[in-house]
Amino acid sequence: MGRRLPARFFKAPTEKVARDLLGKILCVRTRAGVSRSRIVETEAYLGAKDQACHSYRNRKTDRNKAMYLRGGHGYVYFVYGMHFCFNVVTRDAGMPEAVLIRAVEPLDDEGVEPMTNGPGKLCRHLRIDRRHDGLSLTRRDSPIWLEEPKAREIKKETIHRGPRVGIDGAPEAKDWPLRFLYEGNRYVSKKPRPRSM
DNA sequence: AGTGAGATGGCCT
DNA sequence: GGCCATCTCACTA
Repeated sequence: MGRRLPARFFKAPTEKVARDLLGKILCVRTRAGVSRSRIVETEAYLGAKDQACHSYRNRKTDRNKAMYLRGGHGYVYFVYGMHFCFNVVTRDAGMPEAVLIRAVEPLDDEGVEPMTNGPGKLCRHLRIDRRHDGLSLTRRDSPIWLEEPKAREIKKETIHRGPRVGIDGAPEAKDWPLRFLYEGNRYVSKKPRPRSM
């Protein structure tokens, strides 16, 4: 097993956590065993001041209350009637900021067509759903946690930073460069699907 | 390549 | 009632 990320990691400023999560290993335990995948795309959501964030102006509802937990918890919500999105809560309790995990590269399944290149698709593939909302990611017995990569899982890739996806309804925040990804990585979201031959 | 709509349901004012 | 931190397919050209 790699070394688990400690609670301290998630308390840092959210933009830093979003960038530093690139290359870290997302681990999910199911009946079948533990699946490990490498994070290749994230977005930061900055709480009260961020119009695109569910906790804009400190809004707190039953849906988003997990965002108010201490950094190192999971926040999972349901969108568009059919998809779940997985986020990592950051900062201290009462500061409702989080990082959306948008894409991962499976380490168990190498060479398989990308099925984890988008926030909804990766939740479906990894079987993440509302049962995981509010879960601690740092407790020993948690079914989801994060690890440092092992030596052979470390790759040198270029980080691209740009505006977030799908938030046109938030004009004042839509251009904030809070999306981080590995440039050219084949598991990053929103790539054109394979051309016919 | 770019645009648009449908699926589908819970959340929020 | 309208809006969504999505995804896929059909259509234009």
